[in-house]
Amino acid sequence: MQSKPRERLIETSLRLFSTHGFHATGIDRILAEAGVAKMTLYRHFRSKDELILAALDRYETIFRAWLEGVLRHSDRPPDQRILDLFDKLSAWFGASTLRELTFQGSMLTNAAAEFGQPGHPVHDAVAAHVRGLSSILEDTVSEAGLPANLSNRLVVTMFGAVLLAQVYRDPRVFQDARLTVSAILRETAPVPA
Amino acid sequence: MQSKPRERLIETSLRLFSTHGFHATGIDRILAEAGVAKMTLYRHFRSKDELILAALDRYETIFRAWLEGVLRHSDRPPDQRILDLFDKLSAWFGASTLRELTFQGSMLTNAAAEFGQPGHPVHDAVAAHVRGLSSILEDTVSEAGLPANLSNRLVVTMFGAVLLAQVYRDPRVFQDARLTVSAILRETAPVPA
DNA sequence: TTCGCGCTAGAAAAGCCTGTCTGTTTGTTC
DNA sequence: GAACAAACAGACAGGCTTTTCTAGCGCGAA
Repeated sequence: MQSKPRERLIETSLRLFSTHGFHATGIDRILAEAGVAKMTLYRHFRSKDELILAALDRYETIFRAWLEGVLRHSDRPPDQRILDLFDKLSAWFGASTLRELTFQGSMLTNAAAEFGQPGHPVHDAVAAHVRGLSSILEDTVSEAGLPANLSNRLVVTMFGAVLLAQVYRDPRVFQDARLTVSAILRETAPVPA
Repeated sequence: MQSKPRERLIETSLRLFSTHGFHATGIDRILAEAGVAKMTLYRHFRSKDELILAALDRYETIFRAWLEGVLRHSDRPPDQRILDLFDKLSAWFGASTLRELTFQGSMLTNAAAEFGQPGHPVHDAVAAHVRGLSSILEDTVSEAGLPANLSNRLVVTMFGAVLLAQVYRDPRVFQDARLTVSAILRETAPVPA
C-alpha cells in the first residue's frame, strides 16, 4: 500500500470491475480494499463513472502493451505473428484461470454490455478503445502486405474468441479462432500453418 | 395489457434487461411498466434472479426460432443458408436500430458479462443456451457435408460480429463476418460466394 | 518550528434496492 | 349467489447506493 491513493484506486477498480462487473461493484468496497477515504476518491474523480473511465483507460493501456508485444516486438514474419496472437491469448486464459481470479473476458466488451446506450461516456470510450486496439492489428496486416480492411475481420474473430472462452470456460475456443484466422490469411496470400 | 401477469412480467423484463442491463434494471420499474403488483411477481418467481433466468429462457426461445427459420426452413443449399445468416443478422440490426430501442447485442452474452462467475445460475444458463444455439448451426454444417467441428468457428464469428456491431454501431461488421465465414467454408469445400 | 496540503475517519443526506406483509378487489367456478 | 384463488395497491423493513460535509492527523517544505 505504499503507492499513491489515486493509483491504488485505479488498480483496485480494475480488479473489482473486471471480476464482478461495474454496477455490482460498490464504491465502498473499492475504498475498503484500496484503503482510501471517500473524500479522496471524490477529489480525484468527479463521479463513479469517471472512475470507471479511468479503469477502462488503464485496461486499454495494459492490453495495448501486451498486444504490441505480441504483434510488433517479435522477429517472426507478420502473418505468423497474427497466428501467434491466438496461442498467446490461450495462454493468457490459462494463466488467469489458475490464479485467484477466474478469466472474465475483455473488460472493454463487458463494459459495452453494461453500458449499451450509445452516447453514454462509457460506451463511447469503449468504442474508441476498441478502435485503437484494432489499429495495431491493422498495422501488422499492412506490414504483411495484406489489404488493411482485413483487420476488421481479425478483430471480430479475436473478440468473439475471448467472449466465447468466457462463456464456455474452455481455451480450445482460441484454437478454433486460430483456424479461422488461418483461413482468412490463406484466402489472400499463402501462409505457413 | 390483456395478457396474463406472468407473461407481461417476462416480456417487460426481456425488454428492460436487454436495453438497460440486469443490475441497472430494478424490479420496481419492471412492475410499473408491466402493470403488475409486487406480490404477484414473488408468487411466480422466487427472486429477481429467477426472473432473469426466465427472461433469458424466453430470449433463447425467440432467437432459436429465428435461427431455425434462417437455417432450416429455407430451400437454399445449406452452405448458402449459413452465409445468408449474416445478411439476416445485418437486417435485424437495422430493424432494431430504427425502432424505439437501439440494438443491444445479444442478451445472452450481455448476461455473461454481468454474471461472469462460473457456478452462478445465470452464467451456467447462458452457457447452456449458447450450446443449444450452437447445435442448430452444427446440424446445418453436417447437412452441408462439412465436418461438424466447423460449427464452433461459426459460433465464434457470429457472436463476435454481434458484439462488435454493438460496440461500433455499424452493420458493416456483419459483412466482414460474412467474408470470414466464406473463407471458412471455402477452405473445406467449394462454395459459391 | 510552523504552515499548508493531502489524506484520514466518520457521519449524514437522499434515494434506490430486494423482499415481505396487509388488506381490498376482481374474476371464475360450483 | 357463495366460495375460492389470483391480482391489485400500498406500506414497510433493512440494507445498500452515490455523494457531500466536518474535523483532525501527519508529513514535507519554508
